[in-house]
Amino acid sequence: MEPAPDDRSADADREALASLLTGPLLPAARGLLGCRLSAGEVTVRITEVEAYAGTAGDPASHAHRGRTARNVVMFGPAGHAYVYFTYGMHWCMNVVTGIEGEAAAVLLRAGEVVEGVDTARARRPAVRRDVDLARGPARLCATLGIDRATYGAYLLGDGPVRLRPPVRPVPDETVVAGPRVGVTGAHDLPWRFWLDGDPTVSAYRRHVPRVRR
DNA sequence: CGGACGATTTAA
DNA sequence: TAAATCGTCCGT
Repeated sequence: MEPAPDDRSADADREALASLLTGPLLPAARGLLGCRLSAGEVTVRITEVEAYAGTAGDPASHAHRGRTARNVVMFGPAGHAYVYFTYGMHWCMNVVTGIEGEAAAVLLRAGEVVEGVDTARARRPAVRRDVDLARGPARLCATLGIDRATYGAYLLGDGPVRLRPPVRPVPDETVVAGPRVGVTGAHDLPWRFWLDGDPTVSAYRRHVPRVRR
């Protein structure tokens, strides 16, 4: 029996994403631009990402020094969420990519809220402009309500956090690449990808070691 | 077991 | 420009 149109397109979406995410890292990162990430009532269209090469000689990767309790999900199959806590207050989310054991992942750095703006604004009352709701990796997670509960979640099924392909393809001429934000090393690698001129893309900041006194 | 620090955000 | 704030990881 023929599957209903909605089921068939959901299958096609999952197939397309699975194929993208299990492939090479940089195309996977590029391909996540324009994808929609939904959690509850809020949906974000991804506008900025960064690639991290896991154990493959990338000093900025959380998996660079090998498997730990924190990064273990990175070593598993693609399509799961690697969520981490940083600066004592913020959550950030990656999509695991590549093959098992490789520990490659793509950090979701920014997005445009395309559904559930009311819920998003309720979560981030201090925000003035809608473009700032998910403008930054921790802001994106706050807007979507993502925290440790999303750690390890499978994103290509019909779970509470879902990833779907772009509504319309993202043309190559609208994509820009540059150095990653805030990382200590590997400043030469243009592994950050964003939509040129999009107002929801975060500001570039060089990593500054913090001085304690 | 101590301590340095981070793929950040916000306010001043 | 600096404070907020704590889990993680490494060195002792």
